[in-house]
Amino acid sequence: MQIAKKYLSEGLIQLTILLSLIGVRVDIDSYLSGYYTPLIEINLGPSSAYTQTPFHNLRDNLDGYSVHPKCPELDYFFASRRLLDEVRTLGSPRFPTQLNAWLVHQVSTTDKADSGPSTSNNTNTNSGLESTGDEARDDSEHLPESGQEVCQTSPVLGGRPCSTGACGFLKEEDDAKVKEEDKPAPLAQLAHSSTLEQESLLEGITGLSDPARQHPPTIDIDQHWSNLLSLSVTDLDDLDSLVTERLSDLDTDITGAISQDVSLHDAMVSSAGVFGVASERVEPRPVTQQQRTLFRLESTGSSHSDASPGMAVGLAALPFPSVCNLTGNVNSALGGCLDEAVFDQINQLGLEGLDTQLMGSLECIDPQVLEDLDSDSGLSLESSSGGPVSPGSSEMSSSSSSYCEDECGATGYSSEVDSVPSKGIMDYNTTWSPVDLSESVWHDHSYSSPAFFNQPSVTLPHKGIKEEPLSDVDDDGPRFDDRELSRDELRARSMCIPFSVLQIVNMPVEEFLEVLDGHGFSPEQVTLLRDIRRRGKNKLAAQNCRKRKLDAITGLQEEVEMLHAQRNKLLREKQLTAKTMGAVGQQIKQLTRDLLARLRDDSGRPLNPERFTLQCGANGRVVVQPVRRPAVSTSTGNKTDKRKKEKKQ
DNA sequence: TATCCGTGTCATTTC
DNA sequence: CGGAAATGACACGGA
Repeated sequence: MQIAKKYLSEGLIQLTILLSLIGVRVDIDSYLSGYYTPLIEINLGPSSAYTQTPFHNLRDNLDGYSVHPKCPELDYFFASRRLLDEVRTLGSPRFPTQLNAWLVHQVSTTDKADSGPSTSNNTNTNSGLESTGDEARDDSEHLPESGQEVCQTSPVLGGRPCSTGACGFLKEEDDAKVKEEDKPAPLAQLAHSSTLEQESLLEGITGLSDPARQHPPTIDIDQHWSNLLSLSVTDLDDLDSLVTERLSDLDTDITGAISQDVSLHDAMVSSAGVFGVASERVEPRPVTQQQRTLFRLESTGSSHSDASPGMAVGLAALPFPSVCNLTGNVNSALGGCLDEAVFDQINQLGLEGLDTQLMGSLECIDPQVLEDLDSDSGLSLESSSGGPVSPGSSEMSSSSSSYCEDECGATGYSSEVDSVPSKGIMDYNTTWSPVDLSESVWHDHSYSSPAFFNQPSVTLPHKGIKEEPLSDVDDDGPRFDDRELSRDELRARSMCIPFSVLQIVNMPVEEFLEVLDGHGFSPEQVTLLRDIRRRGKNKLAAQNCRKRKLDAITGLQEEVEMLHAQRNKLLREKQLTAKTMGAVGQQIKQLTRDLLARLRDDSGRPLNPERFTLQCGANGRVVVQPVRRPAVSTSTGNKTDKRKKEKKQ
């Protein structure tokens, strides 16, 4: 219904403009109010269907990943995005565009010097059109093809049928211009284009109002006027047929003129183009998100097809001493293809069957060291271990050594590093369960932190092996055993738990419960295992949560900037529309005055324009009616008041 | 020394 | 009902 009302309003406005050519007075305000009312309903109506649109679906579609539904910022974020989409679907105010399009044609035919701005708009408008074409390619629901788009835009703008030939012309020129330019214009430029367009159109209106400028068309119009003036008031009944005839003539002229007028093309296309670009600025974000999602999927997929896990599996199957022996050789042979962390994990895999060695090594730990480390905050240890999340820490860790290459994976910050730690996933997958861990545990691909993959397991028996090459390479940096061990790692070590934090956190629930039940852990150990698992998962959740929050803030900032630009553009268009309407109103008044001044009443006297007006009926009949002044009603009101007073007296 | 930022952890809620 | 996820709040360390 809203669309139908808009079309109806636009049609009426068109009729109004055409009638204004012959001096028919029309109440513009009523049309305007009738036109903008649906917009207000759409924008502000609390009962609007837009308001009730379930945009939770948009979370997944637009951002490429599922966002937690509880986040209030995201609610506002998506609400803002939805409002912006509504604004885009509304497009620019159609009436001034359509109106100006015709008037530009008038200017271009009369004074070519005035057509400068309109021709200068060609490039801008083309950019808008081009971008609209891109938009159409991106979202085929709204705009299937760039060529058809112009045809579809035309009725939206003014309901003018494409069969008049203007559409075909526009389409051809559209294609030519699309070939010329490939780059979409920025939003500001297009907004400027729209402004220029309307300014030029406004100039056209003023030019039409200007007697000096409208000289050539005045001759033509004067012929119509002379025909009209040949009528007397007694012949006013025949005015209807005459007006209809003149309207048909005018329509034909205008149609033919439009088919040859470039400015009209600009005017009609630019509004769509501007919004196409305005929406195009919004689109890259979802596209980027989608690409990111695809990249994540690829990364996840690569985790399954990566050769490293297979190698790790094979190595893990070896007896533990073999792995120890392999560590040095293979590490030197591969030259960093397999970093030390991998062997660390592999060594850890062998620990399960070698509890005696582990226990022996655990006894070698200096309790004082544990106390010191435990007294220290786990944060410093954790943060210095390259752990978690910030890109800065990632860069730091990644620049230190090959070991850190696995550690630099922040939670979703870099898709590049997302694919790297998949080795860790597969290692533990092969260790704990044939179940695919990427589905059972790391289902949150968007923000899964690889930090835990890279946390060193309890590999004290191989500490010497691990440190040996590193000490040769990097003597300045802190020792890895000091950097890597988190508080929970130390606790697990002190409690003789033969699992790394990474394993404890990432193993499936069933596996974890089996571990708790099947290894004869003491209640303290069980409690510690549960705490480690809980803290580890919560740490990941916190990282994801912060990442989401940052993304939401970034998105909202972009949305605010875009809405700000949109608001400024709409304000400019509103100003121009007001000026245009004022000029058109003056023009209509002037034409009506001229017409009435040249008409004669029964006694042969000219009609007083102050006392008569032209009224257009729904069937196109134009009649001269006396002006109903409010003063009359007030006078009658005064009379009734006087009568009342007299009655009272 | 104050402040900001990143991070880990806990408590709580929701699914 | 228990686990996982999400998130606010707090504390801590580093810049």
